[in-house]
Amino acid sequence: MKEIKTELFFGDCTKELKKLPDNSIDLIVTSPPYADQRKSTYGGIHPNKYVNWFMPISKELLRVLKPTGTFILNIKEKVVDGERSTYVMELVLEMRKQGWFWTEEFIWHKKNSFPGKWSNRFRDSWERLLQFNKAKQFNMYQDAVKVPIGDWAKSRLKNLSTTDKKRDNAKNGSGFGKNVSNWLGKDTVYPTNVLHLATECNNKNHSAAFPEELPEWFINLFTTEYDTVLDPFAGSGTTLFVAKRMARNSVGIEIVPEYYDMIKEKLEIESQYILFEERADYGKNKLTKSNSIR
Amino acid sequence: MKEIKTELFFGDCTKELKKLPDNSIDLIVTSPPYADQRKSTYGGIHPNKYVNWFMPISKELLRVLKPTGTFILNIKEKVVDGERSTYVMELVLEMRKQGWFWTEEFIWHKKNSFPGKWSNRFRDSWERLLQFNKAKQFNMYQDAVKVPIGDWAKSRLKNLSTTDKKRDNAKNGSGFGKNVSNWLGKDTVYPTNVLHLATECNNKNHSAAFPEELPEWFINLFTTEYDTVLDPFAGSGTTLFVAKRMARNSVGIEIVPEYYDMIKEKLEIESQYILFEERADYGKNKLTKSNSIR
DNA sequence: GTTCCGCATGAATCGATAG
DNA sequence: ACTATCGATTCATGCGGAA
Repeated sequence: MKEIKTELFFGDCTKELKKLPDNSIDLIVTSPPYADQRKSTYGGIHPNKYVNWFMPISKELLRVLKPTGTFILNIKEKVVDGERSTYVMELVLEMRKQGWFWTEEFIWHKKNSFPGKWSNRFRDSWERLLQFNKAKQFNMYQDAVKVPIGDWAKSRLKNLSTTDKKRDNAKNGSGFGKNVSNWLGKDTVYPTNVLHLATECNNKNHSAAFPEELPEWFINLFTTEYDTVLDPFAGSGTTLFVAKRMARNSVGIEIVPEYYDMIKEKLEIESQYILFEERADYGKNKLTKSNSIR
Repeated sequence: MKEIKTELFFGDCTKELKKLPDNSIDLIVTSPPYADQRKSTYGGIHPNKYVNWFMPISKELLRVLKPTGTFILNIKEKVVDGERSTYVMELVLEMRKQGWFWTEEFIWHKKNSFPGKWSNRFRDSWERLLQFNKAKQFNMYQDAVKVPIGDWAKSRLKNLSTTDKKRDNAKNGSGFGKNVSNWLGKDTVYPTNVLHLATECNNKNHSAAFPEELPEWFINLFTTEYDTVLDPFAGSGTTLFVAKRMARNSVGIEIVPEYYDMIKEKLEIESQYILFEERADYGKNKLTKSNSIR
């Protein structure tokens, strides 16, 4: 019976990250305050200073991440004086100098984007999900996020086209012909690098940066049970709660007292709930869950 | 009765662009050869040299564009040694130094992306549509691209994966079903900065870089009738033919003789067709169409 | 006229092999 | 060591002919 741990730190993440050991994190999923956004809570970082502000943090993240781990950065540049600001692009270039590999850029297509109308632009309905890695070889569990195949398959895949057969028969016998059996029973396919998710708009107490499906998808893709997930800008704690539910250890850091308290309280409630109700396990093993709040 | 002109130049666009007068173009829509792609036809530009290769071209484009005009650049970085290449980001930064404003980045979500499976990444199903402007005030005709609500819902429903449907139904009342009823009253809505289009891969004679809907959408959005559209990498001529059909003047440049000849021939055929058949007008005015091929 | 099915192919990427 | 070529993998679309 293994134990799932959910740790929460209070304070500035540049400092708090130093408390974490090297190579201890399997996945980082976070949505840092965007430049000049959420001024009321984070004070707002000027677009020109954003890269300099983030570099010490990404340096620590690079240190704590396992060589097989992945860093998913949810970010989008804001409009400054009618132009898209370039700090995200500069950030990527600087992080590569720091030693990060920029493996991929996923697109989060927000199904219900923020309403509004402007004379010179349409509603912004997508955000960047930048994937960084410490090494070229990293853990990826693709089967965990397979999706149902498109409707076309039902009618089309019944009889495999002769071209497809020919195509692979021409190649030395190790191609499609061999795999026909895989295709006939096929009902799921691998996804692409575009994610379709709605923004979460149910909770009014906090500004949830992303819906639960978002960390859930990446946790499925890049970790297995008992791995450790980190969110250095925990905010409302979405990443932590999802990780916990999925039987992953997690570490969160939050600098805003109100958010910190909210997460803490919710964690404590959940712990008691588990004690009294003997909640069903997420995975196949019996689990006990504990929170360590500092 | 105004006349629509379709001009076609043969040669290297850096040189040919010099023949165009200052401030004469309302919209540039183009898809240059991506780094190291299309080697067989365009020779291929190494990722490291891409920015230097493009700078003289973008300088000329800045010159010929009207202050109220817009430049739409379709591009995507390829993977180099397991990482996304950074030349597109560097390109944006350099073009801003050149005087361009980077107004917006649209996403082209390709419904049918190239197949394949790799251990470290999923299929790439999106491309960038970078919007650059010469001035902060530019022409934009948003009403021209409003989406009919019925068609939108229809195509949207058709394309929704079963997961999406399930997910939406699972949400208590804020899901798809409820929203559909809200749309019934309205007839059109403004789109967002994400475009859903399939690539055209069925044409046997040539490979068009993008589907007709792509230039069509931007021509509607950024020009009116009798405006002038430029594509310095005409390729199969999609932009030119769409512009012509929409009663916009257009200028194309193409360096590959086979492509140039193909466009030329198609333009001539269309002209004759118009003479004999008295084709229905695109817009409300009577039009004659002429091609000037050099 | 619809619907259905056969068919070709697309700005891809990785790893192994060859010069 | 470094680059060039080749084989293997895989999903969705629209056209055109057939039912």
